[in-house]
Order: sequence, then structure tokens, then C-alpha cells
Amino acid sequence: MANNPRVTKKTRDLIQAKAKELGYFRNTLASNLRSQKTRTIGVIVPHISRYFLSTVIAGIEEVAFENDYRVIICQSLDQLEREKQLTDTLLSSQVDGIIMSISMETNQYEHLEKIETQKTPIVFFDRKCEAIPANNILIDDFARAFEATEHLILSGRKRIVHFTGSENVSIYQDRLKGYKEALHKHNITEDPTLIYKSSLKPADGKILARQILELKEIPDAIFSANDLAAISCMQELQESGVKIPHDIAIVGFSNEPLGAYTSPSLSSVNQNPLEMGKIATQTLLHQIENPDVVQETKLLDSSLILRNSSII
Amino acid sequence: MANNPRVTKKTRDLIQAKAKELGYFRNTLASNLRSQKTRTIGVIVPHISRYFLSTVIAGIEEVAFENDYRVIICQSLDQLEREKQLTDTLLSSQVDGIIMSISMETNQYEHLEKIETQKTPIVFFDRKCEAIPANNILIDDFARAFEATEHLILSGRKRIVHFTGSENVSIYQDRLKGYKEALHKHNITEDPTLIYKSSLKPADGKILARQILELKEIPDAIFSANDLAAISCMQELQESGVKIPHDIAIVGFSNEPLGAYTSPSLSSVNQNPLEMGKIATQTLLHQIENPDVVQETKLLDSSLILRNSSII
DNA sequence: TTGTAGGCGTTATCAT
DNA sequence: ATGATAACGCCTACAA
Repeated sequence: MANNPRVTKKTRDLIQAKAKELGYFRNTLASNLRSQKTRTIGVIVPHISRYFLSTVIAGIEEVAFENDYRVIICQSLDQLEREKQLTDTLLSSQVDGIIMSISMETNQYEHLEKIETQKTPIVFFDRKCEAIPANNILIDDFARAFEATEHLILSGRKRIVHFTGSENVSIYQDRLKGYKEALHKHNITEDPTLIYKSSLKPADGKILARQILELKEIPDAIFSANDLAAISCMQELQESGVKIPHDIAIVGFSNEPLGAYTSPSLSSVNQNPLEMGKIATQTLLHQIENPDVVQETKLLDSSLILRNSSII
Repeated sequence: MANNPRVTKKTRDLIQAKAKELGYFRNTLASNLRSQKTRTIGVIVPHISRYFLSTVIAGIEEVAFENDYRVIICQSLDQLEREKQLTDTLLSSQVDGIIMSISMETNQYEHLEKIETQKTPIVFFDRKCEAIPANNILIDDFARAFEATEHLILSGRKRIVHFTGSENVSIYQDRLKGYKEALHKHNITEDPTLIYKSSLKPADGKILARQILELKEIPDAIFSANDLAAISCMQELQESGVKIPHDIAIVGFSNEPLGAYTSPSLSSVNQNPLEMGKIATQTLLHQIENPDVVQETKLLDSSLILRNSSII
């Protein structure tokens, strides 16, 4: 039933017509079993509903579609246990490759080693993973965090709070380092009581806002490692009468579209998600076809976007 | 290799251990081919990045996961052509069932009839589809549109614009009917020049705003069939000096989280997306296990949420 | 140009 | 309690 060119075009057309008439569908299962290829890419992401991730997925789908690959999307919900299960599921579904952004909880790596053992090509994006040899598609989180913090300092801010996430995750480490480096460069003493770790969900932003309001000396700026926490924190502060950016300037990270609509609008970092999805997929497809390519880390463009939450 | 109880527990454990050691994975492809079941649900939605849809998907995943089903998510991007291709893909992947919200462009139904021919169970949600016999999980779009429009009328508005979408799609038809019915009940003459049809994307909202500003008699309210168009329209109007809600009151539809953050915040309709995803999946799984159930339409709860864009 | 056999990995069934 | 075999549907390779 394959569209084999050795058969006369006429015969083929005839068969195609008859097949359609009978409602025939090639059984992809059998076909894949036979060919040992599925032309399917598995994607594991923490959430699909975040702007950043759904846009990465859009980029993945675009390139996959162009190359006649299918995409299976799975959500780990930032839980290690689900990530393990999904890995097993994808491997046993014989996906040709995996694109993944590891969960916040991921601090053990047997499930990733399975992927390596199976020789299934894998590409990580956004959150760097060095547990197994693989390509990593990232932005320069350190540089952007440095830039964001320096921007606050150059606006005259001195007591700058930083919201960080799980230490398992490279991006939060790097953003924290960038923050510290900027303080250091401008001779501002690092104050550990100004660094707040959380899971950076909207609820966390509210809690952090209340903690900040209880500080003896109110800070004059916040650099948050994501937008959702920044926005909910901003709202909570405003409800307590804090003027943004006059009293406290705020910069987030990820450039959620939401941030353009808040009042004030939120300064943030554009991570180029569409591009990230495309490059990740191109890299993976290349690796599927050339199993012996060396792994490397690719840094994509990114940029600080200034809006009203940090400009007076 | 199945975990067969007829084999001694001891032997099974031994095999399990050895399998793990060797990094063995059951080949789901072969297993599914053999059993003629995939325990996989295919989902086709217009977009995954809209709050409404990604939340429906979260509901789908939750119930699927509980019942040990996998979920394949596909985006039609509201394009008929992609929807057709994805239907073929899912059918030939032998999914056990399909959950779908048809695309805006869908005005022919051969691809859906294929699903029927294959006897693959299917459930539609949000956008009603009567082209083939199937369960439809919906909210009462007519009633909520009526309520939204009446709310505007009772606030003293008389020239009420309506933004509608493709006439292929039941929800836009029903919302339009609800709008008209409310006008009718309150003896307001229906004015066809106040009904604007578009694809309701953010860009459309801006265009519509400019068209409204050029009307001889500026309207005093807008009821939009979705939030994205409402929000971008509101912004464009504000940039032209229109005061919301004083000059023009606005109500959207879908309750995008964005709407809670705009200024003013946007009145909208909560469609209960999580519940919708759960019920759709329960219905589908029930249908997979009981192939001869009758199809029906289920109406879920929904509610008008009043915010500052329509309250003075 | 067309026909046919074998095997992909699993599992149900039959035989030992 | 275990071992052997056939079949799921497709596709490659070889034969006719």
C-alpha cells in the first residue's frame, strides 16, 4: 500500500481511489513497528499554558510539521514523578526523539539515563541539563539577569529584592548569579535576606509581597526570576498602597503577554520562545538523522524589555 | 513479558529485575498492534495557548491520567486543512477516541465522517458539531450572551455593538442570537451595522476599534464574543481618548486571566473549562467502553463575571 | 511488472 | 507451571 513508484501511476491511482472508497487507513502502528521509526517527537514540558512554553511548542510544531514529524505533548506539571512516567511512556512509544524542559523537582536522573541507554536523541531547552550528554538550547540567563539588575541600579535603586526558584534548575541559578554579579560590580553589598526562594507561582508572589512589607527597611526594587510571581506581587503591594515604580520598581522574566497589560506594564526579558522551539527541533531532527553529532550548548538571542514598572 | 499472574511471583520479580538491569522497555507499538488498543486519546483544538483551551486540556489530562490513558494534543490553528490532516494522523495512529473542538473554517465534514466510519468514539466540546452523531459538551452560550447583553442594557446602554466570529461555529451563532434576543426583549431595534464579524484575534480588535470610532453615532457598549478582541479593542479605544466604561462599556467572553489585569478589568463569561475537559473525557471513556451509548448534548454551568469595564 | 514470504515485538492460545 | 506458536498489519526483499 506504500505509494511505491515502481507500480504504474494508473494502478496506484486506482488503488488510492478504492482505498478511499473503502475508508482504508494505513495502520501507523504496524507500519512503525515494521520500520522501527515513528516520525514522532515527544515533548515534555512543565506546563503548556504558560506563554513561554506554549510558544516554544508552537515553534516545535512548525518545524516538525514542515519535516513531516508528529508531536506528542506531555506536561510534567513540574513534578519529578510525572516526568519519570512520561519518559517511560515516550520511550515505550518508540518516539524518534525527545525535547524536554526538566521539572523544578528534578534532582535525580535515572530516567534521563534510560533515554541515553536507549540511544533516543534528546534536546533540552530553557533549563540546562548536564546529567546526560545532549544538546541544550538556552538563552544567556546570566547576562539578562545582570542587565536587568544593573538597569535597576542605574535607575538609582539600592535595596533590590530577588525572587528565585528551585536550585535544581539552571536558569534560576544563573539568574541569581547575574543578580549578584550586578550588585557586586556596583559595590552594593549582597544581602541574603533580600533573596526569596519559592516556586514562583502567582500565590507565591502574594506571600512574598507580604513578607517584603514586613521588612524593617522596605526595598526599592524587585527583580523576579519570572513574571507570574512579579505580577501577583505587584498587585498585592499596590493593594497595600505601595506605588509602582515610585516606591518599588519591578522587573520580571519571560515576557508574558499579561505583562504588557498590567498597570503599570511590567518590564521583563524576552526569551525568544518561538525561535527556541524551532532551533530545538532542528537540532533534534539533525541528531535523529546523524546519531553521532557532538552535543553542544546553543545560546539564542534574548533581550530586556523596559516598561513602566521600572521606569519613572 | 506481561505481568502475568500465572507465573510465580518469584520468577516475575527476577525477570523484572533483570529487565530493569538491561534497560528493557515494553514496545508499546507491538503491544498495541497486538491488542488493537492504544489507551490513547487524541485531542484536536484550535490553539493550545488560549487560557480556555489549555485549561480544558488540563481537565482532559487529569481524567485521562487517572484512568491510565495517554493524551496526544494537536493544534488545528483554526484551519480546516490542518484539521483534516490531524484527523487522518490520529485515526491511523489508532487512537481509542478523539476529543475535538472544530476549527473556525470547518464547513465540510468528510474528515469527520471518516471518524464515524472507523467507529472511533468522538466527543466535541465548546463548539457544537452536528455533522456526525456524537456527544457535545457545551455551555449555554445563548443564555450567557443574553445575560451579558441584558446587563449592558440594564446599565442604561442602548447602542450596543456585537463582535461575532465565523458563522461555521455554533458558539458565535448562539452568542449572536442571545445578543439579539436581549435587544428584542428590551425593545431595542436591531442595527445590522453594529454587528461586526471577524476572526476575533487581537489584531481584529484594533481594526474594529477604528471602525467604531468612524461611526457617525458612537455606540455606548460592546459585547464581544471573545476576550482577546475585546481587550485589544479596549486598548485601541483608550488610546483614542475613549473612557471605558464611561463612554463605552465592554463585556467579553471566555474569562481569560488577562481580563482581570487590564485597566479597567474586563467583564466576561466564565466557561468552566476545567470541568468541561473532565466531563468530555469521562464521556469519551464511557463511550469507548460502551460503544452503543446514545449521543447527547451536555450543558455545563457558566456564569457572567462583572468587572470594571462594564460597571460605573 | 506483479506476487509472496518473512519478520518487526507482543501476547493469546494451545501444547507440553 | 512453562514452552512454543501464531497472528496483529505493514513493508522489504526476493522470486516469478
